[in-house]
Amino acid sequence: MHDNKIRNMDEFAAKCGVSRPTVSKYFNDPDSVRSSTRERIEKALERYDYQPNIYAINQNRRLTKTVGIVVPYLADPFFAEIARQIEQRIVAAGYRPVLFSAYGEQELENSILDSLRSLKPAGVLLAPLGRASDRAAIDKFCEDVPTVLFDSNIDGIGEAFVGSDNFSFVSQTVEYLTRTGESPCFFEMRYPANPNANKRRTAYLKMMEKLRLEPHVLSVEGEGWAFEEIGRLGALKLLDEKSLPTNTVLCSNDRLAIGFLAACYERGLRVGRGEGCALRVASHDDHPYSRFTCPSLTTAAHDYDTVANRSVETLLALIDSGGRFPSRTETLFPARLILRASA
Amino acid sequence: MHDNKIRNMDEFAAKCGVSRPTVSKYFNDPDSVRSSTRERIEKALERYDYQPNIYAINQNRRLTKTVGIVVPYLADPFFAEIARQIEQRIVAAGYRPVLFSAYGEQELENSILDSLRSLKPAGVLLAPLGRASDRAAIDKFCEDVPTVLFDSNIDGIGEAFVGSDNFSFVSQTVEYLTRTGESPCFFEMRYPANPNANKRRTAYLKMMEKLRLEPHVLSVEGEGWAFEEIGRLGALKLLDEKSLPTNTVLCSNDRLAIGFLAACYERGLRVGRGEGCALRVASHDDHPYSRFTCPSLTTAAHDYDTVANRSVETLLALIDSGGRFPSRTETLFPARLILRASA
DNA sequence: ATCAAAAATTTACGCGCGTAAAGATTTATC
DNA sequence: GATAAATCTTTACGCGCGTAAATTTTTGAT
Repeated sequence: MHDNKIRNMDEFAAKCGVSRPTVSKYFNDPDSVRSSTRERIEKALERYDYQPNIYAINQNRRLTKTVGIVVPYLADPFFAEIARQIEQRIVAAGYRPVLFSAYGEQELENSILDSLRSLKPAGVLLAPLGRASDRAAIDKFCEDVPTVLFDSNIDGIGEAFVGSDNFSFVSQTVEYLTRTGESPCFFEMRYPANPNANKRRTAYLKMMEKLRLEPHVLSVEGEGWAFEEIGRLGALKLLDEKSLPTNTVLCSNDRLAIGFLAACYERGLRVGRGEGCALRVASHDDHPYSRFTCPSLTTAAHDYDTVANRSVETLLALIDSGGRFPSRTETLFPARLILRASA
Repeated sequence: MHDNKIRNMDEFAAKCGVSRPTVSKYFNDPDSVRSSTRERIEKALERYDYQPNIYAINQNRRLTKTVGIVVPYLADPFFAEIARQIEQRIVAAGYRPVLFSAYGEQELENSILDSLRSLKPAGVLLAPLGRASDRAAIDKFCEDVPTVLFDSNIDGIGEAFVGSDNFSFVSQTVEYLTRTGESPCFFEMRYPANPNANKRRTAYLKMMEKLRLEPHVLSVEGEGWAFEEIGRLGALKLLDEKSLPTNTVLCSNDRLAIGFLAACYERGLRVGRGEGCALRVASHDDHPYSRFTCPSLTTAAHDYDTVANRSVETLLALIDSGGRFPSRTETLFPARLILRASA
C-alpha cells in the first residue's frame, strides 16, 4: 500500500497513467470507458484510496446523486422501518440517501425542505407531517425539486403519491370483526395529525353503512405524536366511565392500540377472542411492536416491502424523466389482515 | 418581493451594495461585520431569497459545519430518541446534523464512515455497532475525523466516550429486587451485539457476589437486532422447560424484557409484585415503550437528556480544540430506577 | 479637528472537478 | 490492411465561494 496521499483527481489520473477527464468520466459511469482503461483505474484505486471530493463534484453538476428522505417522526418505529427499506433501495440504485425527520414540527419540516433545496438532490421522497404541514411551503418545494410523496397524501402536491389504501385496511378489519362477533366501535384521536386517520374514519363509517350497522366513533383528546399515551389515557377514561358502546374496539392505528391495551391491562380487563375476555381490540398498520403486545395485536398490515419498493421506483422513474410526470399518479396498496390474539 | 433570481454571491452582494468578501464574511459570522452593514445585508435577504451554495462553501473550507451522527440501529426507538435529542442540540449550536444508521451491519457501518469522511464533517458522534464493528476501520476513521463515541465504548478509540455507567444500572435493579423479595436471575443474549450487555452481566455477577448470593445467568440464543423476538423465544423455552431458577428475572435490556413479558402473557403467567403474580421482571434502559408493556416495566432509566447534552458538548469542545484532546476521557452517567408494575 | 484602530473594499488567486472541443489513438468491421 | 467508429488525450474554461494582501473608508476617542 503506497501511502502517498492523493490530493486530487489530477494526481490520481497521473498514477493511473490516464488523463483526468477520463478518470472523471469513469467516476460518473465506469462503463463509459474502455475496459482496459477501467482496469487501470481500478487497479490504481486498490493501491491508492482516492475518492473524488464530493463538494467539488456537486458544485459542477446540476443533478446530484443525492436523494432526500423526509419522514414526520423517526422515533416512530413504523417510519424508522420504512425509512430503512427505502434507504437500502436508494443505495442499491446508486444514489446517496440523506434521511431527515421533522419530529412532528412544522418549523422543522420547513427548515428541512430549505436545506434540502440547497443540497440540490436528484429527488426527494417526502412523507409530510400531514395536518401540521405548511402546505404552501411544500407546494413550492415540489416545484423546485422532483418529489414523490409517500404515506401521507396532500392533494395535488408532488409528482406522485405512493401510500396505503385505507379503505382496504378498514374494510378488512371491520368485516372480520363483524363476521366473527360483535361489530366494532372506532377509536381514534379527535384531531389526528395524519390524513390517513381521517380516511380511516370515513372508511369505517362507509363500511358500517354498507353493513347496515350503527357506527360508533370514539374520538379522544390529545395532540402530538405520543399516540400510545393518548390511547392509554383515552381508553382509561372510557373504561372508567363505562362508556364504551361495544366490546369490540377497532383502533385507528397500532400505536393507539398499544396504549389501549395497556389501559385494559391496568384495569384488569382481558382482551382477546377466547372465553373470559372482556374485549376484542384490533387495529391497523402492523407496527413492528404489534406482535409483542399483550395480547398480540390483530391488525391490518402494510406491505412495507412493496410500498418502499414502489416509492423508490416511482422516484427513480421521475428522475429519469427529468423531474416531471405528465400527470400526477396515486398508487395505493391494499392491506393484509394479520390475525393474532387480540381479536 | 422581487423575483429576480440571485445566481451567486456576486449578484447578491451587488443588491446589498456591499462587496462580495464582506457578504462572505457575514455568512460565516454575522457579528463580524459592522452593524450598519449587517442591516443592509439582512434587508436584502428579506427581499431576495438567496442562500450560498453549500457545495462551493464546503469545497473551500477545511472545517465544514456538518456534524455526523451514526447509530447502530435507528429502528430501535432507544436510538431514535437519543438521535432526536442530539440533532436538536447540534442545530442549536449552529451545525448541520446528518444522521446515519448502520442497521446492524458492519459493511454498512464502514461505508457510512467512508462517505462521512468525504463529507469532511467538523466532528462525528458515533455509537458503534459494538461486537460487529470493524475495529480497525473505526480506529482509522477516528484518526482522520474528530470523533466522540457514545453509548457503546471501544477501548482507546475516539477522542472521548460518553455513555452509561452500567454498574449503576445493574446495581440499582439488583439491589431493589433483592431488597423487596427474591434476588434475580439475569436474562440476556448469549452473544450480545453491544458491549454494554457484557458490562451488565459482569455487574450482575459482581453485585451478587457482594451480596453473597448465588448468581444465575440465563443466556439465550439469537443473533441480530430483533431483541424482542429473541427474548420472547428464549423466555418461552425457559418457561416451558420450567428451568427458570428464580421467579425474579432481571433482563439485560428492555427490548429483551418486552419479549419476555410477551412470552409470559402467552403462557398465562401474571407478572408483577402483587398477589397472584408468578414472576417479577425488571430491566434496563427505560425504552420509550417500557411504560406501555403489560404490566408496565420496572427499569433503570438512562438520562437521555444528560447523555445527549454531554455528548454534544464534548464534541463541540473537541471541535473547538482543533480535533484533539490531550487525553481520552470517558464520561459515564448513572441510572435512575423507575418503579412500575412489573417488579 | 486629529489620528489610530477597526472595518470594508478591491484585487487576485486557488479549491477540485465538470465539461466542451479538437485532435490523436485505439478498436471494430469488412 | 483500409476505413469508420469509438474512445482517449489535450487544452481550456467555468462553477461559486474562501481567503489573503493591500488599500481605502469609517469609527471612536482624544
